[in-house]
Amino acid sequence: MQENRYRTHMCSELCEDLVDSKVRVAGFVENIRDHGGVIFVDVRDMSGVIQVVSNDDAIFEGITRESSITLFGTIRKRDEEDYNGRISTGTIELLVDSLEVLGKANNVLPFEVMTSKEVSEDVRLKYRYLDMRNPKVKENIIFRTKVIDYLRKIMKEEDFLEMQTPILTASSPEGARDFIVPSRKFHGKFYALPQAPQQFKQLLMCGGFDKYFQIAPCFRDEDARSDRVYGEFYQLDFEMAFAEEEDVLKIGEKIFRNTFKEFGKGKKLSDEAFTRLSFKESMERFGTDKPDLRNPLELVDLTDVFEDTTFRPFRGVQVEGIVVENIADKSNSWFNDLGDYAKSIGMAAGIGYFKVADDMSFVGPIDKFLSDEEREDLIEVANLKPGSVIFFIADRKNAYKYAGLIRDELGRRLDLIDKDEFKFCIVKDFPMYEWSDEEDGYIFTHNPFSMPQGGMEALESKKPEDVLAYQFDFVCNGIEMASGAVRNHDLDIMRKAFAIAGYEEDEIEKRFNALYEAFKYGAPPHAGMAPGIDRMLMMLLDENSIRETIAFPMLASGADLLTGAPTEVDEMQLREAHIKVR
RNA sequence: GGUCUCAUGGUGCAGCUGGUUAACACGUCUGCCUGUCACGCAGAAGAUCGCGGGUUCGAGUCCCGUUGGAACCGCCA
Repeated sequence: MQENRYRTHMCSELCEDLVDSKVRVAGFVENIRDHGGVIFVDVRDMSGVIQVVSNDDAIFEGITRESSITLFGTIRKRDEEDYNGRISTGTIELLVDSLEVLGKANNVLPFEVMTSKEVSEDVRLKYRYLDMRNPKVKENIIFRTKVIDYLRKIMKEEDFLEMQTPILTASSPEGARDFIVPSRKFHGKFYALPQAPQQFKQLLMCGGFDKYFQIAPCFRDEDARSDRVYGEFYQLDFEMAFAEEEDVLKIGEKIFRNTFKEFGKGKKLSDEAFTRLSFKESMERFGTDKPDLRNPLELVDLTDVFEDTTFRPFRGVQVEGIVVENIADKSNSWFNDLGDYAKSIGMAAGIGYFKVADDMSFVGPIDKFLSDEEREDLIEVANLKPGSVIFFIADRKNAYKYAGLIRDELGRRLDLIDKDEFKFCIVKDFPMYEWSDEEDGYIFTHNPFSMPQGGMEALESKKPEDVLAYQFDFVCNGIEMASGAVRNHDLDIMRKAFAIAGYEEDEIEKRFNALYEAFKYGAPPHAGMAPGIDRMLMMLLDENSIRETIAFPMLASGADLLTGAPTEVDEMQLREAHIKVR
C-alpha cells in the first residue's frame, strides 16, 4: 500500500516476514487489556486486527475504545504458547514505540461494536457509523459491492450498455404512490421520483439502443415489510430491442444462476432450467404467484366435492384443501396455534380440518356435516390416508390467497423447507386484466405497458379476464426476485388495451405522452425485466431483514435516524416552492 | 387505515398472582496485577421503569389513552 503519515501497512498485511521491522498502522481501538506492567490493545482496521503491546502503560494513558489512532512500533514474534488462532495476525504483535490519538471516542459507547447485531435496530441505525465498524455488518455492505460489480460484469459480457435515466421526472398516477418534488420555477407543478425507469428505458429502445441496463434507484411511497424497504431501493433494470420473451428469460436465468452460484455460499442450486409455471398453474397448485417450491405441499381443489353440501361455510364458495400426511398425532394446541395464524391473516372463521383415523373415519368438528358421498369423494380427490390431516380453506374471493399463506405456514411449522437450497421458478402468462369492484371495471393486473398475448385479435375477441400478457416474474424460495415483460410497442394495441381498462384516448396521450408520441415513429418490439438487488442480497446473505443489506437504511416507518429525515424546512424554502403546510 | 406485539441504568435482559433495596451480564469509573486476547481480582457510580391519566392504602407490575419500534393485513401497475 501507499505509505503516508498514518500507516505503512494494513493490519492484515502484518506477518512474520516483517518481524523486527518498524511499521506504522492506523485503526480503531477494539479492546484494551491492562495487566499492570504489560498492556495489550487490539487495533482494528478494515482489513483485520493486530495486537499491540507495551510494557509502559503510560503510553496508553486516557485511551478509549473505538478511538481512531495511529501507532508506530516494531513487529515481534509471539511466543508459541501465546498464539491466537482466531486472528490472522495471531502469531505476531506490534511492540509500540509511540502512538497518536486521531479521533477520541467517548468512553461510554451506545453499544458494543463487536456484538452490535444483538442491539435493537433503531439504536444501531442512529449510530450506524459505529454499527458498521462491526466486521459482520461491514461484510454485508462489502458483499453488496461485490455482487453489484459482478452483475455489471455479466451485463457487459452480454453487450448491455450501462446508462442513466432521470431522477427528477413526471408523476404518473399508475402503480405505487409517487414521491413528489415541488417545482420552484413552475408554480404549482411537481416533479416525481421514478418508481422505476420504465418509460425511459422504453424510450431508449425507441432511440435505437439495443441493450440497456442500469443499477437503478427506484422510489415508491408504500409501506415497508421485512423484504421491502420504504422509499428507495435498487433494481438491475434492463431492456432489449427486437427481442422476444425467451431472450429476456435466458438473460434473467443467466443472471440469477451465475450470481447465486458465485455468491450463494454453497447452497444447492439445480443446474436444470428454472421451473416454468403459468400464473394459473401456480395459483391452482400453490395458491400464490410466488410459490416456494422447496415446500412439497400442494393445494387440492375441493369446490366440486362440496358443490351440494349442507355445510354452510363451504356452500357456494371456493374450497381449497391441503393434505399433510402423518401429522394426526399433533397436539390440540398445535392446531389451535395454526388457527390463530389463520385468523391473523384475515380468515375470520379460522381454519377447518379433520384427522383421518386408521379405519378411514374422520375425526374433527367438520365431520358431522359431511354426507357419505362427500366423504368418499374427499378420500379419492384428496388421496387421504390414515394419519393424514386435511385443512380446508373456503372463501368466496380469497381462497387461493389464504390457502397459499397456510401452505407457507405449514411448511415453516412442520419444517418441510430445506434452508440450504435455492429453488427458482419463472411464473409467466399473467392475466392482463382483473375485475375490480371498487373501480367497477377492469384494471391492469400488472404492468399496463405489457403486450397482450394474441395482440389486437385477443383484445377484440376475448373476455378481458381471459387475456394473458407476456408478463413474468422470477421467484426464488417464495420471494419475488424480478418482474419483466414483453412491452406493448404498437399504438393501436395500446389504445385498445387502455380502453378496456377504462381510459379515454386523450388520457393515455396526456399521461404517457412521451411513449405515446414515440410509438408513432417506428418503435421496435422490445422486452425487459428488473431483478431487485436488495432482495437478491437478502436471499444470498440469508438475512431476515432487507435492511441488513443496505449501508444506510431508513426505519420501516420511513424515518432516517441519522439525518432526521424527513425534516421540516424553513419558511423561505416553502415559499420558493410555492408550498403551504397546513 | 387495520391487527398484533414490544418499551426497565450506555447495551442486552430478569422482575411470578400488585408490597419499595428494581436483580443479573456486558460496558463505564477507581485501585491491584508483566502475557492477555470474552484477561483476572477488589470496589464504586449509573434507572424520573417511554409519556399521560385511572384503579388501589400501595403500580415497573392491573386498566385506559398516547408516543415510538418490530411484524403482519391493506397497499406495493
